[in-house]
Amino acid sequence: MSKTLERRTKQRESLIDAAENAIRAKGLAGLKTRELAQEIGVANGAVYNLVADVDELVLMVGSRTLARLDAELSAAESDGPPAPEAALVRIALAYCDFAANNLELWRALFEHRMAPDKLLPDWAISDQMHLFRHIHQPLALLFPHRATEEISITARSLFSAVHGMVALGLEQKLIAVPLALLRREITTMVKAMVTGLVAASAGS
Amino acid sequence: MSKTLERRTKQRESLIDAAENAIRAKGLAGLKTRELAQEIGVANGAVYNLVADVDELVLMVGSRTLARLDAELSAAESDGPPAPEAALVRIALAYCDFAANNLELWRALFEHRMAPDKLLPDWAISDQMHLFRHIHQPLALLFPHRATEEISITARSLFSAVHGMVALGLEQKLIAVPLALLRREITTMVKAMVTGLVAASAGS
DNA sequence: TGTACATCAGTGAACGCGCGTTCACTGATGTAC
DNA sequence: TGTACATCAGTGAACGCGCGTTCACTGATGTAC
Repeated sequence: MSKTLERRTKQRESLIDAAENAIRAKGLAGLKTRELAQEIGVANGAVYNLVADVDELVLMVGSRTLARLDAELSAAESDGPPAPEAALVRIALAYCDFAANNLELWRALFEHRMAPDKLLPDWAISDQMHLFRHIHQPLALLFPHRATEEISITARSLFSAVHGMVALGLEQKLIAVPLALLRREITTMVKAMVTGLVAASAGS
Repeated sequence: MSKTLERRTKQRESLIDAAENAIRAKGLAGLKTRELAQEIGVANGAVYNLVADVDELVLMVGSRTLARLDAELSAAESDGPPAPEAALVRIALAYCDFAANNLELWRALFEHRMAPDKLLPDWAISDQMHLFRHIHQPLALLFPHRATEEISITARSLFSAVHGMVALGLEQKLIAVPLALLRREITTMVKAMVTGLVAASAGS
């Protein structure tokens, strides 16, 4: 039985690999169970022995993507002067670069909608929450007198704002912003937000 | 023939109405030609006498949505003290409110993707461009020495940032932010961005 | 004004495509004695 | 160790669903004389 189990584990791994590659190459909409099955050399029905359904598969790919993103943000956080403002800029740029380099995988993170009845599993939620700590920490240094709860909200706002710039910036829909310009704009805006927030905080 | 033409025009109007209602109620994915046809009392094939295809229909609904958004932003722009900072905050809040009140129609604006071969018609593009003037104008007052081109870029960045906050804020995915809190956060962040940008501008 | 004819809006069945998921069946693997 | 049996991974055809678009046909509207 252990040989069987081992193979199953490998197949499962291959399946996730295949799904990841498919999304990377063709986007979330380009994910087809039949193609994945062919890719890993099993019948399409066998996919359902390895994974409950496509939703679960997408979630597992998403988990990997988040893990890689997390690593990049960690690196950005510590790779440079420790001043919180500078750190926040680096983190925002790292986010931008990650999105640009993993465009479809990153999009899949936001495009994917579960069937309305079943909700996100806990591990998927905590994966996402975990990422906010990168923003939370510099903000905590910047606003030492604020409650954690307040800082969380600010972190969320800051993230949303940067996310918006990246999302619309990488969209080819309207005028495509060159990546270099986008990075410059992000730098400018993050600095502006931070100094603006600090100024408002000092003034009140 | 003119009676026929008149009826066609009315039917076309009804069709767009029906499409608008369908999107509002069930989202872009809930738009079905058969339902629209039934709604306006014609056979499903007749839809293609009124409009080239579904893409065109969605675009026309989008055009209406943009027109209403434009009106709201205009109102917000002039409804209050003329100071550019305050105006920008009002515009951002109006955008937030519009999105909240027209959630699915607003989402459709961003979700809709044309078939990869055919591109957006010109009128759809200019519709979108037009909206930026609301942001452009206060920014021009704020930075009188900057070139129009530069201001356009800043306008785009500012819009993207606010859009991101609204988009993630109205998403029920993670912790749903109460609308009141979202508005407060947007106010804070827009003020911070503006003061930050002005400070950076004065400093350089 | 009345008749023969042409046009074209309108019909709805059918085409074409796509795809996640299920299920009766098979055959290899592992177990029990 | 060898045989009979049980389990369950793996198969791939078929189910079920959905939907945009086309097209041969009809019948009402409008035109020409």
